[in-house]
Amino acid sequence: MTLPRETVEARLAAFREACVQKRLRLTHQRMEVFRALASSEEHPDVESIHRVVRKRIPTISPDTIYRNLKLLAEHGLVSVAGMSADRLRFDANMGPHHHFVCVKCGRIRDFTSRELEHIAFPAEARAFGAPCSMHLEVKGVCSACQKGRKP
Amino acid sequence: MTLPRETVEARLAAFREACVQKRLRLTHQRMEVFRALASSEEHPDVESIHRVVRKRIPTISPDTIYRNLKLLAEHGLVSVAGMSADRLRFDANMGPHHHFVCVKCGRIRDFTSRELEHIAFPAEARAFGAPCSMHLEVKGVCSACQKGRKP
DNA sequence: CCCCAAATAAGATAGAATCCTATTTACGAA
DNA sequence: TTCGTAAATAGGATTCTATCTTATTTGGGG
Repeated sequence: MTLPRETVEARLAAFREACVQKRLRLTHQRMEVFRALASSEEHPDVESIHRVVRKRIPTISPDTIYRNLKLLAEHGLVSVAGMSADRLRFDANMGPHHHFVCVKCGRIRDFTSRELEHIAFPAEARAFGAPCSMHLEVKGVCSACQKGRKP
Repeated sequence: MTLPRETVEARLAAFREACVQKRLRLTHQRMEVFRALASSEEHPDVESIHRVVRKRIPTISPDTIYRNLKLLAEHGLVSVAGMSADRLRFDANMGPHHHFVCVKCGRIRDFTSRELEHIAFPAEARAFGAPCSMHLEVKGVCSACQKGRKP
């Protein structure tokens, strides 16, 4: 909640415009959900957003938060942090490696890269604390999905 | 399930040894859970592992899968793919950026980096399909948690 | 071979995310 | 401005993932 007001206002203005362009109705609830998200730098979950928005719209339901965030994500107006968080996924490969995540079928493939092996922790990251590991996440469409195969 | 047999065997041998060292009992169920994970390159979820292990141990319960994977993750013998998958988290920052994730409190901070801006999609990633975006995930302990503050 | 803490099975439970349906609302068109 | 309609919402029901509870079983040291 410590974002510069101008940043938030800019995001809100862009959001209004994008909604009009994409024929998404500018409902009171939708605006407030986006405002709550755009005002935060904490990558909030639905419950946090609900708590904030409820101050302005006491009767808003969690389902409305979910529905709008999902819709906005589909339209590229917000994003979901991290990989598919629908369920836990595990990995027996404990060595350093990177991930290719298919945005269609959700498959995750490991890869290693000589070029990336020697990258140091960025100074911008060290500013937040003590980094201990680092990996790249490449999103895209896997070969199988490109060919139209079902997952 | 297309991993070289030698890779799987090596992982199983290392696993046995690690369990003995760490005084973790080598139960039938634990071995089969790890074998299923070590034989896969799909970053499987609990249901997939359960399906596989059930062929050998028909009465095994999902809880045993969860319990063992959690235990093994705590001992660094397996890892959880992606960020905390306990709930969905959203982001209004649609520009390219990277993440610093605190492994203690789970807070996610955005950052951008001049050095990383010009990195191309690694060839090893392009081998899997068509990449469309890329971001770095730095894990570590944030300043607040280092100072012992509660999340 | 015995013992007991650790591990398991199976059902109960908690909680996140989605679904269902009656009601309300945004907004284009008259 | 008013009207009509498809879209959106509220609230409860439902589904599904993950964890907890408890009685029973078991690995492995002594």
